[in-house]
Amino acid sequence: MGSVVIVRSWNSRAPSALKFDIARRGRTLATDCKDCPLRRLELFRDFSPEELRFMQRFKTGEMQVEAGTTVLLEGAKAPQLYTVLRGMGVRSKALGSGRRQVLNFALPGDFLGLQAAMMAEMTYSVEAVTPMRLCAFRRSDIWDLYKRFPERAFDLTWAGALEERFLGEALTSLGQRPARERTGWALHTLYRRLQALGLEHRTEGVPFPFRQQDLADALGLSLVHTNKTLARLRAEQLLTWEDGRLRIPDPDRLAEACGVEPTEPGPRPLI
Amino acid sequence: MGSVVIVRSWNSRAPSALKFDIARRGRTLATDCKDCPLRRLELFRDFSPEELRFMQRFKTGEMQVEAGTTVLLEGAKAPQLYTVLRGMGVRSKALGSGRRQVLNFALPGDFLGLQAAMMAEMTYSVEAVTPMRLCAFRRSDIWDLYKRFPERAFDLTWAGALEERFLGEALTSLGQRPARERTGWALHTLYRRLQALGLEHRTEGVPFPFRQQDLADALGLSLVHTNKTLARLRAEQLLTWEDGRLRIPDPDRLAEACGVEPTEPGPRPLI
DNA sequence: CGGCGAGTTGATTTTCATCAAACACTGTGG
DNA sequence: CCACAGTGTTTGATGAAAATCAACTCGCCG
Repeated sequence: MGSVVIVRSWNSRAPSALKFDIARRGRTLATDCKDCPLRRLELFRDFSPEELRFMQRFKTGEMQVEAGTTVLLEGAKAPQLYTVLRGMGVRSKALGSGRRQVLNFALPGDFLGLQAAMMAEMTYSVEAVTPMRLCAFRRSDIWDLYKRFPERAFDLTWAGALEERFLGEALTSLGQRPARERTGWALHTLYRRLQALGLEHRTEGVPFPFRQQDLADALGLSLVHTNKTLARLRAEQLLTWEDGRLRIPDPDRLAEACGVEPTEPGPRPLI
Repeated sequence: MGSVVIVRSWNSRAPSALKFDIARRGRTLATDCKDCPLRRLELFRDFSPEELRFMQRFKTGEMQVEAGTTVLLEGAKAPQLYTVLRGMGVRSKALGSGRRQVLNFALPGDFLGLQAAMMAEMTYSVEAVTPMRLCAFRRSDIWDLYKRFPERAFDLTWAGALEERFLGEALTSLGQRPARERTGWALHTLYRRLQALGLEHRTEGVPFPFRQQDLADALGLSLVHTNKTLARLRAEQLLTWEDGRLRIPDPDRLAEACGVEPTEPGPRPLI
């Protein structure tokens, strides 16, 4: 390890990608685990020095991808697993009909590819929505990790359980809540996550680079209805979302108004 | 270990529970892991003799519960974890409004309580719908398992990944498919699972002890609409569901008619 | 300038929820 | 034996929520 690989986008989201890419191509030094900016966040559990050394060896490199890149593809066997260092993306499942379901948003600190590590293939795709920097691991090293570092194996299971918990909440929102509450729940939850990552600006809210279509696909609502629901929440002064930034002046009030039960993030392991 | 504990129902599903319970109370011999009927199924991966010995020690006993019993409670710290040996149940989340979302159905071979093992508490409940027999483990032994038996730790993570995958599919169904397809998807999936467990009778289909309300809560549909949708699928000769049995004469045709992508179960670990 | 992607808004149609009233079946007690 | 209450299923009538269709805006880029 020690170098960064740049991957070019294949889709239309970043039309001017090529030029930019070529300009930057080359091998840059990857960040050392001990300097990882994520580790400093309170959100994440502390590493022991020993764990740190192990992870450093486990890490095979870093990957920089542009907006629009498919990081992991549904149905494919991924040889690499990733932890998000910077940037955001969406995890989604495509249907034959051309529709898609956004299962979750991929934020810094998220581990990508647990399914690929366990079963043969991924059952959903991960696509970058902004440029992303990913910390890469070899899938085949996972077994070694289980044998030699049970603490880290435990953390992997934890990550899986956390995802299971989130999906359970999402399912409950889609199944039982009307559009307004559903939308409020999603934005509240994302806001809290971004806040915990230290991305909140005092007056400007948090960066929120998604399209309304992404949110609509996450909530199981049509684009038009999502738009009107957002307008309603805005009229209620609960939030604003413009120019790629989400502002929620009073998250507790939004939670209250949308019947979201509070669920503090608590320290979680970083992988 | 070696004895069975009988737990009494507290809710109204089994009005005559008390009498029955007292008659049966007492300590019966628990089944030995090596005689576990589930192990014989092709669905599950084989155990090595060593694994078998370990699991035998890990197991702390068996629990027999009646229909209506809450096996694990949302929000509570569960000191015990379980594998379902016999019987069925539902995993569900309750909302303040009195509504609930059924996240999944608990069938033989399912591991219950992964969340409790990892985080502090369960985020959903598990309730028995029929009498159930559960294989019990001590939560506090989990860490020992990670240190001493990485194979089994890996299997635990696998179980989490499988659940994640299922929830992703469920979310996609609720978010993107209309009532008819959603219903067809759910019944098709459950039929396949029950089939793999060897519960299919040649002409009588599979046992299906749930109420329409359970299915409605799983699909995010009203009871009435679920009923009408079932009537439609029945009129299309795709399935019948009566007297607690589900029959799907041609599962492939149902899958085709409801746009379900095929997903074979494949060997999975038993915990 | 024209074209494209993303957001916005109004009109119309469809799906699904709610309300209401039966029916079938079971166990219970008079 | 029959009335009854309770639970689960079924069906029809009505209304609300959300999808679809269509048009228009705005900013951006070639």
